Amino acid sequence: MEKFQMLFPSSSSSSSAHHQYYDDDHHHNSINFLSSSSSPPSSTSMNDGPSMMTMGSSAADHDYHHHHQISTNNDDGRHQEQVVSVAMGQPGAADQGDGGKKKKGEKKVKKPRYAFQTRSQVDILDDGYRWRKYGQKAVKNNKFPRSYYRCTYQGCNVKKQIQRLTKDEGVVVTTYEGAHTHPIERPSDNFEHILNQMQIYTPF
DNA sequence: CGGCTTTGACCAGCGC
DNA sequence: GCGCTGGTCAAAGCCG
Repeated sequence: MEKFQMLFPSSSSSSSAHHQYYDDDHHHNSINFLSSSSSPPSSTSMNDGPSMMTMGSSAADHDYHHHHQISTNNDDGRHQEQVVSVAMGQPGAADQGDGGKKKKGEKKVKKPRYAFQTRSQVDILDDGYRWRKYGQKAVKNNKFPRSYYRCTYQGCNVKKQIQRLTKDEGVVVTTYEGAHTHPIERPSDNFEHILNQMQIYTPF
């Protein structure tokens, strides 16, 4: 869980995720757990990097996308963002200092990704950090483009992608890559409120 | 004027 | 090998 604390520095960890899910439409309570790695560990020797993720004991073999939609709508569809699912990528070195280079000849180091879905009207979730957009691409099977952001802190190579679902355009998928090595720049109580609603699901 | 967004080009991985 | 797709670069433009 260390990674999540580094990514989402929730201050008050007193009340662990106590949350209330209301099955509003037709879905049941589950977590969209997707591991966004693309190479099974058969290519070179193993998945690069020590898998020190505490919860990553299972995800080492899973590189498929499990889709279990969850609806965490409150009784009224309030305008505030709501985390509807959490996902994480392949466990590996959570480095962001040397892994960013993509020079040819070097072995690529896949960094883990942590994705979660929020139900929000705005694409840009204010998580307290400052991001600079560096790209936008149209993805297949999706009518909304995917935006690429990078943390503007000096030496911090944390990246994130923001994509809105075609299926449910009220859902925004945010994918984090890397971990911040600096304190949060702007405290956000709102994001902490999101954290209180977030439930991390470990399938094993 | 500085920081950020926009946007087309470029590149690498992967499947056929 | 080739084309597709995702990810990044970087020049230009925008905006406070």
